[in-house]
Amino acid sequence: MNITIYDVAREAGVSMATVSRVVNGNPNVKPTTRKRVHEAIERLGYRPNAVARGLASKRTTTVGVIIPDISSIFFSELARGIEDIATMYKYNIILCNSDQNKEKEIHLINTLLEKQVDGIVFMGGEITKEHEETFKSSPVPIVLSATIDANKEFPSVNIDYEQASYDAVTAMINAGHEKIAMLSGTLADPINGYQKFAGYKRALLDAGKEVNDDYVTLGDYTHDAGVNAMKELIALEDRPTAVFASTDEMALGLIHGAQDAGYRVPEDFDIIGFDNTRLATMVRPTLTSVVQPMYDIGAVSMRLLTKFMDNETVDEQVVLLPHRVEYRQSTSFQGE
Amino acid sequence: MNITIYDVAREAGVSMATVSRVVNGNPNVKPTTRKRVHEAIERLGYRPNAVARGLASKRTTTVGVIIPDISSIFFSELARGIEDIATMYKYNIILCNSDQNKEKEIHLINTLLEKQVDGIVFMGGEITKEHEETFKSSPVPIVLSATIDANKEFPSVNIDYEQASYDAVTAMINAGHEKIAMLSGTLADPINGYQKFAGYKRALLDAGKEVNDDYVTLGDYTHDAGVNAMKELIALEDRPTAVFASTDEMALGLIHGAQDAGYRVPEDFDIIGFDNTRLATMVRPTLTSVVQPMYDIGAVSMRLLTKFMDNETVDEQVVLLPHRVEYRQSTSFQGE
DNA sequence: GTGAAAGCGCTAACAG
DNA sequence: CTGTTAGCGCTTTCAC
Repeated sequence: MNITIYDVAREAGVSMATVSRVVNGNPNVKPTTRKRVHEAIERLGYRPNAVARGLASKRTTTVGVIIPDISSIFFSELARGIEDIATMYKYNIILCNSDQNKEKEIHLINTLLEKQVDGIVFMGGEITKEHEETFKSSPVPIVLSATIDANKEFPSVNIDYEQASYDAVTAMINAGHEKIAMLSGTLADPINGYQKFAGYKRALLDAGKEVNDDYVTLGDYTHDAGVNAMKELIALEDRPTAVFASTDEMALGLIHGAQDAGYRVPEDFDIIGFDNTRLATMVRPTLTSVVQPMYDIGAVSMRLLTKFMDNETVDEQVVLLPHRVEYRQSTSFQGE
Repeated sequence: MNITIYDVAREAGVSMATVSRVVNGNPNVKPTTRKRVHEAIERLGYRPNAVARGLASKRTTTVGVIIPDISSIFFSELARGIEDIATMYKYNIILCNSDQNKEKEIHLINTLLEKQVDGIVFMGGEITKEHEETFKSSPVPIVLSATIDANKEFPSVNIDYEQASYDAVTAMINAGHEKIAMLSGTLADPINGYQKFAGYKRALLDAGKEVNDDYVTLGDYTHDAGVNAMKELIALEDRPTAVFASTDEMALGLIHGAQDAGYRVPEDFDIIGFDNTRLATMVRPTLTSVVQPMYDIGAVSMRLLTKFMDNETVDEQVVLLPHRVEYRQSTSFQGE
């Protein structure tokens, strides 16, 4: 049997209410009794039971985090941002991998709700109608992180992916490139596919160019996908001179695919990646990349969630963080 | 107010005990009543409260995971292994970053214990006396993952780091290298420092060579540490011809440091890394690395923990998983 | 096969 | 400033 608040009360010669007050830092306790209670706690080695507390207070100081894959270099950085801010606000995190599987995602939300989390940070891919219904039926706040629903009904934290892609591709155009390819994720992915591709397209159209289907390849975000995409691009009679990838890992693949075939970056191909993960400086040539502040997105998401949980007023629940292009050696040009 | 088990009982015309039995899959319920209860649950949209359940049953089906840094490519892979097996056994995970800070680690264990986790997976660096005391005072089982205490008193899952280093360095020796350097973590780190260095040393001594202090450099596991270490090594009058790094990221740094100075790998330097993270194939030349099955270490750790939590008998509580060297392009030799 | 009732350990009014 | 008293929602004997 464990030591309970009742044991401490008896040991200190006070009521359990007083012990509870002391433990919770309630100021309405005479310093002498506070001291007596603290001593009793010390003597008995009392450790408050958070589960009982959660049941009585209806707050668990625990939040749920649904993440596609914690082993991804991208998401793990986000998770770190979330966790740091959670710790700062005294919350713990229940972490769940979803593999972006819809059924799993919805199931996980329900599990987290059963565990009475005080809020949820959701990272995922496509937000379907079913997701939206689940979100709406949640008794606790949910914040989307590096994820956004089509109608922007739910709180979310992102950068403007479309604009960021537009900026990167426009920089390529300004540097004189006529034949710009893109290695994108599937268009069903609202961010890494749809939005980033949309920015690529708009940049080309704004510059009076048209989208050449041969120059648009799809990948699954792995290094190998980049290597293979570059092979295909090189095989084209009319090769592109610049390639924009929707993730850094694929961009590294592009660089290595080019090098493996005897080409050089940036002399033969200018390459720009996306996310500015730590990988960008761990390759030669170092990778020019669109900076997405992953840690910050996680941190801001969590901060936003705390506001909802504490019923603070939030002025803007759809937040867009700034982005920019970090120029390194994989592009022969270094700015607009 | 939420729907409780009591509401369901009333709706179904049974007692709460019966509802509880149905929810928990207890077979002692007549199929017809079971059906009636299920319908009531459906109709009311009842969602069991895991906190109340935890308080009453003294099991939370939640385990704590203490990890140095979830954004590390190495630990995030481990975490994924842990989470997958946890999910398989219906546990959820509370994830906490410790930054390998002793006070934080001990504080986190206590927090997790307050939250009444059913067990803990601990990843960290040095296991001090204070750690050991905390572990011993825990009412729930604790498994060390990719971490080990000096006396092997506690359950743990690892590979034999010393032997693995020995194997890698011996392969270099067998390939004819006379001057082999090592980029190690601080020796206070029992694994990435102490054990790996010990293997390096033993390999040299066994081959009748002595350890040249100039050839032993320390790094903080970052890519930059590798780049800098290589600079120093190159500056030596009597340059080494092979370098063994205790982590892949540092090994990439070594490669790039050499390339940045106009040298070539493996022509000028044979390089071997450690961990065989995904980075190993994301560099040119691709990196020869000691394979440490990170995902498996996580998975096995969690599986071991479930055994303790379920009071299964475990035959060997200090498990060592197999290791090997994966040869790639950063070494001019391809095996023993 | 089912129900009644006693907690699990704590918080939160409400008194005083 | 401190104590009393209900619960929080569920599991778990123990009867029947």
